Order: sequence, then structure tokens, then C-alpha cells
Amino acid sequence: MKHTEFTRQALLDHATNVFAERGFEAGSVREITRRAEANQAAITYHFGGKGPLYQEVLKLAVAALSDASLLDEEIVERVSREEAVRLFIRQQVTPLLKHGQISRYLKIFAWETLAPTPVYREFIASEKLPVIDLAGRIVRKFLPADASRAELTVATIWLTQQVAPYIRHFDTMSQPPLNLKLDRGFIEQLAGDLSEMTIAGLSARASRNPKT
Amino acid sequence: MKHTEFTRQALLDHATNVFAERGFEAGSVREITRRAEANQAAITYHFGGKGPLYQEVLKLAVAALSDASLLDEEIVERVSREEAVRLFIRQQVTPLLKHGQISRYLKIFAWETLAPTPVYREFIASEKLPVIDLAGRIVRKFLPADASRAELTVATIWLTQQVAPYIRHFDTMSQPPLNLKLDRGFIEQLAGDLSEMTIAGLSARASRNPKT
DNA sequence: TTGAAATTCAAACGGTCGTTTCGTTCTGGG
DNA sequence: CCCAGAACGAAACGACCGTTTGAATTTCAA
Repeated sequence: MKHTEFTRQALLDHATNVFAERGFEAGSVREITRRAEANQAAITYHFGGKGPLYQEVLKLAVAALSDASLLDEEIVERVSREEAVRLFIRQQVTPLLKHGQISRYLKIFAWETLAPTPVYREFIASEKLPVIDLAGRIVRKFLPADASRAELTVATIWLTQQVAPYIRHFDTMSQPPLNLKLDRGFIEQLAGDLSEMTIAGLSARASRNPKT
Repeated sequence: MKHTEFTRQALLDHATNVFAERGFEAGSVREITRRAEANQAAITYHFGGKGPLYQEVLKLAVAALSDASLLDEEIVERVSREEAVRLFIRQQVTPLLKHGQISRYLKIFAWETLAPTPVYREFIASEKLPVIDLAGRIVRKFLPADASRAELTVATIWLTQQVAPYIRHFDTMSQPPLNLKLDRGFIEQLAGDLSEMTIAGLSARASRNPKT
């Protein structure tokens, strides 16, 4: 009962890496089992197939992101709207510090926004992602009460997508021609700059509401 | 000299669709030739292979995006910085109007930001994308003169990635549970809201520069 | 009309994919 | 110790991939 759990964990771990790097379709079972030093049939044996394995990875992903959450519905209602945005941004930026831990999950979700797999569609159909709901609550504290549903949607998507580009470009920023040092100082500055710009952007929607 | 050019164009057209929908790796030549009602060997014959075909699509992509450009280096230096942002945002939003024309190219670039293909790496190595350069120029008009390179990079990426999420989510926004009508009015509002939030965000970086 | 080049076509090749098969090895309760 | 069941491993299966082959067909100048 010991070594079997070890291989299962190794498969899950390396599957997370492979799916984050190449996506679900391009991530091959052979690559995962090779990195995990397991047999090709191991995935089918332990999980029932490539799809169920991916589903398990997604499950762990939302669980890990929920655990790392700095804010929930209650906190959002308690703190100022500016502080809510800062927490929301920081919650997504901090995974960059533990590079290779949670950022892998965010990369997987980035793949899913571009080409949702049937596994993912079925997954979000069952458990709704709390991050969308949280973003919606924060946005509502900025926009006027008579804001249309389209306005709320635009602003909510805007808030949720503030950090994602830096997740995607994180590896390329350390390479030429940028050559940035992605240390803790940079992460802190990124969180600060992003929070400032995001708060300013949302505040601009709060003050005026120009009908075009 | 007539029908051969027709098949060549059909291959290019449907290849653009397939690559936009599924990316380079997952997009298969069989799917492309099937939609173009051509033989499987047609791609190798007319373009020399899947890679060269993709390279040709990328070439047309940057050409089309450059032609649709509302601003260049000269205009950026002439108009106000706020107007520059509005033009920059509108330039990327308007492709959503011609749904299926230029937005396909933007989707292809979205794939490339997530998993750059060797073809793409080699491509941007030869011709530098003007959009990055333009964004950098605009950002510099907002940030203080002593801004660090990291600050400039963060702000530049921020500006370039304002519209992309809506390109990616464009199809899903019209479906449940959002059910938004993505007509010209929505596009106009999107451009207006985005411009307002982006200007406010960048202006916030201009006024103060809090060292963390 | 003729014939060489250009283009299309069906078929096959070698490769990788996810999965299955089945024999072997390991494990732990009786 | 024994042996049923769990776990692993090598090999193969069918499907799809991009590409190649070589013949059939079309094109078009001579």
C-alpha cells in the first residue's frame, strides 16, 4: 500500500507539469509516464485513462487555489473595495513566488480558456469556480447600481484577467530581450503596480458612466 | 493558372480557421484539406508542408493587422497620450466586428503566447511585431522618466493584454449563462469601457510612483 | 493536335497517440 | 509457507498524424 501510492502521486505530479506545459491534447501519456518513471499502462490502471487523470488534476487545481485564497465572500463585504482588489490581485500573483507549485494550475486554466476540453466543460458545469463570483462581487462595489449586465460582464472579465498575462509570460520575461530578474522584489512590484492600475481602472468606471 | 490559385487560397483560408480553433499542433492537415475540399497532398505540394503553410498564415496575419492599424509611431507622438490609448484599444477591438476575418489572426497569436511554436519563434525573430513597440511608446508617455525597466515591462504587457481576454471569451460570452448580444453596440461599449479603465490605470502610474 | 509541364488524386509509409492484452512480480492475510 | 489479488511491465492494437509516392488528369504553349 506504500509504493502504489507513490507512483500514483508521481503520475499526478508530472501530469500537472505536462498538462501545464503542453495542454491536455498535446500532453501525452507516454511523456507523463516517462517522467514519472512508470509504465505506459500505469495511467489507465490507476486512473482509468488520460481523461480521468486530467479530471483529477483539475480537481486538485481548484482545491489548491481555494486553499490559497486570501479572501472569500465575507471578507469582500467587510474590507474596502480598494483593499478587496489588492487582495484579489495578490491572491493571483503570489503563486508566481512558489514557481512550479500553484502556477502550474493557473497555466492549465489558461489552456482551458483558449480551448476548453470536454473534461473541463463538464467539470465547471458541476462546481462553479468561486473566482468569477468573487470578481463579480468586487466589481459591483465599483460600478453604479444601474450598470447594465454587459457593463458588469466587461468589468468582471477585466478584473479576472489582470494577472493572467504575466502568468503566461512569466518564463519569457526572464529571457532575452527582456532579461528581467523575477525575484521577490519584482513580484512585489508587479502586485503593487497591478493593484494600482486595476483600482484606478475600476474607480474610473465608478465616477462617471458615459453613455456612448 | 486559375484553379490552382483557387485551391491555394482555399487552403490558406481554411488553414487560418483550423489553426485559430485548435492551434498549430492540434490543427491537422487532413482537417484543413477536408474543409478546403482538396487532396491531402495539396498542402505539401503548394506550400511544402504544414510548417511552411503556418508560416504563410502568420505572414498574412501580421500584414492584415498592420493594414488595419489606426496608429503608427508618428501618430503616437502627435496625439495626446489618452487618445493614443483609445486608438490602441480600438485597433484591437474592431476586429471583433468583422467576426471571422481578423479575429482569427488574433486567436492564432493567443495560441502562440501560450505555447510558442518554433515557426513563430523564428518568425518574430525576423520581423519584430510593431504592436509591442507601439505599446512601449504609449506607456512611456504615462510613466515617469525614472521608471525602471521592470516597471515599463509590466505596464507595456498590461496595455497589450487589455483586449486579448475578450477575444478569447468572445464566443463564450454569447452563450449561457451570460447570453450577451454581441452587436455593434456592445463592441462600442467594450471599447469605451476598456479605454476608460486603461487610461485610468496608466494615469495612476503617472501621478505617483510608490516605492514598495 | 501534340506533348511536356503543372496539378490532382488514391494509396501507402513511418511515426506517435491512448488503450488493451497478458504474462510477471510483488504484497499481505490465512 | 501459500496463494489470491494487487501492481507492474513489455508488447501489440487500432487510430490518427504529416509526408511521400507514382500514376492519372488537367493545363497550355508550340
